[in-house]
Amino acid sequence: MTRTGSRTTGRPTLAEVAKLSGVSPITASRALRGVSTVAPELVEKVRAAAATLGYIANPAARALASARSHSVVVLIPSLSNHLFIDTLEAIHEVMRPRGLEVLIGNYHYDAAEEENLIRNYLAYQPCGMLLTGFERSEASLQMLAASGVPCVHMMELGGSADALSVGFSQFEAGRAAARHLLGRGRRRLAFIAAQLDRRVMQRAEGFRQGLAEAGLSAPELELLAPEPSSIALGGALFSQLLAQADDVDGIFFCNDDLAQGAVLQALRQGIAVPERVAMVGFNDLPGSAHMVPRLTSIRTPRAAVGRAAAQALLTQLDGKRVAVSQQDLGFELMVRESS
Amino acid sequence: MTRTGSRTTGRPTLAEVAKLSGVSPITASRALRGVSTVAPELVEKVRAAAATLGYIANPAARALASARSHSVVVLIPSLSNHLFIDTLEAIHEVMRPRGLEVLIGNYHYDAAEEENLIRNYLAYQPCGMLLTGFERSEASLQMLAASGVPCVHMMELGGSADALSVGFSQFEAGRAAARHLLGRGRRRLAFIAAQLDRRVMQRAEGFRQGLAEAGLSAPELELLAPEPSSIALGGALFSQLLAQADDVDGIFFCNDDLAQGAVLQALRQGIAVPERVAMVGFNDLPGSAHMVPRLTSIRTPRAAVGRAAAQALLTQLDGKRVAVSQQDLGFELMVRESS
DNA sequence: AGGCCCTGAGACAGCGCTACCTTAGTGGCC
DNA sequence: GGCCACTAAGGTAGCGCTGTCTCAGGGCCT
Repeated sequence: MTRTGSRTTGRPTLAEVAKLSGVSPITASRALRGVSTVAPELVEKVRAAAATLGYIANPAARALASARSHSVVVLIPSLSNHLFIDTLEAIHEVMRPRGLEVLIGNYHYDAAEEENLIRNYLAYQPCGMLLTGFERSEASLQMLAASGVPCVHMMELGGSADALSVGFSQFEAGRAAARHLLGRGRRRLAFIAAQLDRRVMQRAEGFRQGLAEAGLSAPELELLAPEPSSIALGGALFSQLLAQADDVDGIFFCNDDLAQGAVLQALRQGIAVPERVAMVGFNDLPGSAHMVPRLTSIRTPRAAVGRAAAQALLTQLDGKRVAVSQQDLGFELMVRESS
Repeated sequence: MTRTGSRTTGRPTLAEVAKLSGVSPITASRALRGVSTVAPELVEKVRAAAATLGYIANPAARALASARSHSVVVLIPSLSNHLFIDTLEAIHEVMRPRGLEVLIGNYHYDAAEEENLIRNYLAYQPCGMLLTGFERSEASLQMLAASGVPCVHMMELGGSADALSVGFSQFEAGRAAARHLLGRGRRRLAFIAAQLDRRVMQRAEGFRQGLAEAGLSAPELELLAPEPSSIALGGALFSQLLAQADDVDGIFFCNDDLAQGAVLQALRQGIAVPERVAMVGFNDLPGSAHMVPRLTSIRTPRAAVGRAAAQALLTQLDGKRVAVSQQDLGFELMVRESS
């Protein structure tokens, strides 16, 4: 009765399902997996027996026998940025109905930690991996290549010719921010950023390009902080910027939490937004549309990225070819009161 | 060379480690698992061999052979509430060094979904489970009991005598909010809540109790919205409350996103906070301390809860007794400008 | 000095499932 | 009408690891 001392799990096994439905274990296995070579009436019988017994396949046995688990690994650099939460949710929504377990690895923007996660998760023999961007350690790249596990890269486009990616142009987003502020007649444009990952720097590059196209350049108005971005940091960097260059009339923030912090700090210091200084954020996080003034921001398709990346992976798992190797989902400038 | 068609994983196995270190596979297994009956010099040899080969144990084979995986399941009702992110991070920090994989299940405040997650995750034979609160379907409770998997409940205290829990008194937190507002001379106190889970209702109960102790009662000032809480909803509920009872002079919000939305809405409507109406939030989420005015909030020990719950589970897995079955980590009222 | 317990190492088998091969049965084609 | 391709089912074996039992050897007690 008790499971103590027993090596078995106490749960119904495939053999019991097979016996109850009067077929061999292999046929039962095939029937439940939807392998095509089983007669429909047998499939029905097996399904009924499984339901009766409350049978759920043992994932460990399955993974051991097939040298492949029914899991997908998702590696993201942060959980505290709401951005990735939306992406994760979307991935789950696609994977769950297919019976795929989603293993989440948060590497805290640390390449060495990502490398460890990859090493450990490869031991689980996932059937696929969803990665954030293309920037990772040489060892990570080698392990991934050697494993042969199909990968899809999220948030950034590019990579080698055969790499799949789903995202949008970070560069163009930065450029769009610059053009928007220029279009509002602003000329002294600053860039405030934190958590300087590759994507942030791509946005910076696009922003500079936007300035350059208007014959402008203001490297002295770039505040690049390596620490994680936060509302508190946004306020601090904003104050610092104004202290060192009080003629600034427009700011692009690499993430909305920084922008939110700046808007609140401006409110507190009595600095008129957008009259004295216009602000544009990035990601359009939940609070931004409710700030005072409401924050102009670049809305990124983070849920769509998760969904499309998951689907691209499934397509590959089904043995089909993914139509577009670099899927650009674009972005949208949400113009609000702050600019 | 290619792994196609091969049933093996291509990765080094325990047998290879054993051969290289000149011991039997079983001894190698024991050495790597830290089972005590292996001579120290053999352990060292086996470790060295494993490192040389880059051996990582196959979790599937391990789980199959031992009828127990090295994973811990965490079930949380939401990922969008920053609250649970902090808890998850803390759990990871405790579990990872022990080589335990953390499987995250988000049931979106839906008992049926939680039931499905439990059913599916039990198939993984986790060595433990961390659950949020005590409220779940009868079937969920039965499955958990039948599985014999050790559980620790987070965020709420109580449950049956032998149940382990780590959290704080939601009731007392609500009561503390009421007493604080009363102490500020407020008398027309409202309660605004969303996502009406059991813990929210416990806070409501505590808040009412606080009012009752001052001889007050104002059921007409309770706005209970079943939908998920958000900044947008907080603003809307605040406006609605003022429209239907403009003599309100203090509000307790069941979550900080509601309170943040209300502060911003008040700012927009030109309603003086705290002069005309004082506000107290809950959870002390990242933005709250930076709102204008800075938001008074009840800081909940969410990271500490995750850490302590994980440790309690580990203690149980080690076969030791957990000292305190109901671990109360308290809460802290952060008094700021909004009250 | 002999037997006993305890410790450290190995042999054996099996966890539950699926890949691979084989076999039985069917229809089409020359 | 016989041969062959093809389909649907089953038999066999093994994925990589660990629980359990067994066995050898050494120290201790009587």
